[in-house]
Amino acid sequence: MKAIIDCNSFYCSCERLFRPELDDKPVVVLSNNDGCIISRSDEAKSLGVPMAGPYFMAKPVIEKYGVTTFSSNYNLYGDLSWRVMETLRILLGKEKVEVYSVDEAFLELEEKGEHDWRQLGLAIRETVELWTGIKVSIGIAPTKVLSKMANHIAKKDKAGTQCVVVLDTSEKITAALQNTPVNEIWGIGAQYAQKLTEMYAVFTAYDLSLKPPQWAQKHLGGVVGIRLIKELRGQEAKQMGQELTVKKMIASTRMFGSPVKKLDDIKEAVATYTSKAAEKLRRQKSAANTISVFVVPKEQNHHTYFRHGPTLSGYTRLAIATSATHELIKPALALVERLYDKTKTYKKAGVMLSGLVPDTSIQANLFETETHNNKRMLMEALDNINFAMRDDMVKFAASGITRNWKMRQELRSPRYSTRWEEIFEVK
DNA sequence: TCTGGGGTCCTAGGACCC
DNA sequence: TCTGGGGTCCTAGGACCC
Repeated sequence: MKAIIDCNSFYCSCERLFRPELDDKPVVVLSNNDGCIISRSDEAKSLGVPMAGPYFMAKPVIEKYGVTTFSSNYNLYGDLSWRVMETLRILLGKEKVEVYSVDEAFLELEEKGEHDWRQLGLAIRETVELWTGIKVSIGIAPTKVLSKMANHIAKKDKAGTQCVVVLDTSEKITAALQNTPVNEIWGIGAQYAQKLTEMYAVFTAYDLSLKPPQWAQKHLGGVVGIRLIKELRGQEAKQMGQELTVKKMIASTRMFGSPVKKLDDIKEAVATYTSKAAEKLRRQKSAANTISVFVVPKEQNHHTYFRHGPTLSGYTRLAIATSATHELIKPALALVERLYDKTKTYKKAGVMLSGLVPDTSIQANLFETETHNNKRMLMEALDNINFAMRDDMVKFAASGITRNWKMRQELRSPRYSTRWEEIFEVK
């Protein structure tokens, strides 16, 4: 059996942990730049605050009901996420836990002997809450897709299910499939949901589970759709993966705090994003052979629905894969020059590193030229300082010091658990 | 008159996820 | 006035080879 364990309103729960007076009160957490709402407590949901909606549109409701609002504090969430995952690894064994996202993990549950899956689920839920203070919901079923469905049902009726739902008989599975609309299936997004209901009269997960593989091959994204239908039928098609620690692509992208017009400001931003991306690259001991840069101009005429303006992008293939910041900044800035149009105003830019290969300069440095070795040592020193001090104590001049483009983050809570200066105080 | 076909590699782009 | 920031996988189709 498979289980998915999912933290309830994770970012809001993290904030509440240090502000217990907010339990039972409506809370929301905003995305970077205080742009969108990315986490809502149940109380905020029932006030009608929409998920992923822009903050400024929800503001009237938020102010009317006194919803407590936080900018995102990733230092805090990352640390608490680690504690939850570590708890699961201690309970079930390291190799049984597949971390799926910051607030979710799949578990492989032992099949041997008699099992009361519900009791097991409740026990895991209680231990995680006791050890970390974070409430979780658990879905247990024969496949990943069905366990996600079970989890979804648990979250919809927290009191009735005690946040644990088990689908372990074909009767329970069929009932769950019949009660799940296609748009709520894991793996069906807005595009497919619309196509399924409007063109093929497929309304529930049950309807979808009856479709033959040839149909899925044609209309549901090929093998992806075939696997999805198999999983709905209880046949495993998505194996427990190894942890994806080594990334195949690394990106660093941001909206600007306010629209930017000057080439120099964009170059500063892109240099900063490149440094960030290169740092992630070195952390996983990779080097990149391709760097791409994109900029997004501000949309001229704003219609009812929000759309990004056309993204302008370009890439450079490097002769030799590298992880050295200065070797990546140079081509990145050349790309900015190429993409820049002085008649436009920009609201976003980003850097992506791809074509990642193991960084051979690590093992091979016995044979490296001295200059190459120096480069390596420079990068290591820089990473160590920045890791110890945080927030880019040392950076390349190209990253600038004015930072006209920097994001807004006005409502961030203290980094209680990762900074001594901001540690929670009991008076 | 009649002009192959199969394999591989790469890239752009579309769909999805949280 | 103000709408996030990461990632993954897959497919189609072009380029190239023999």
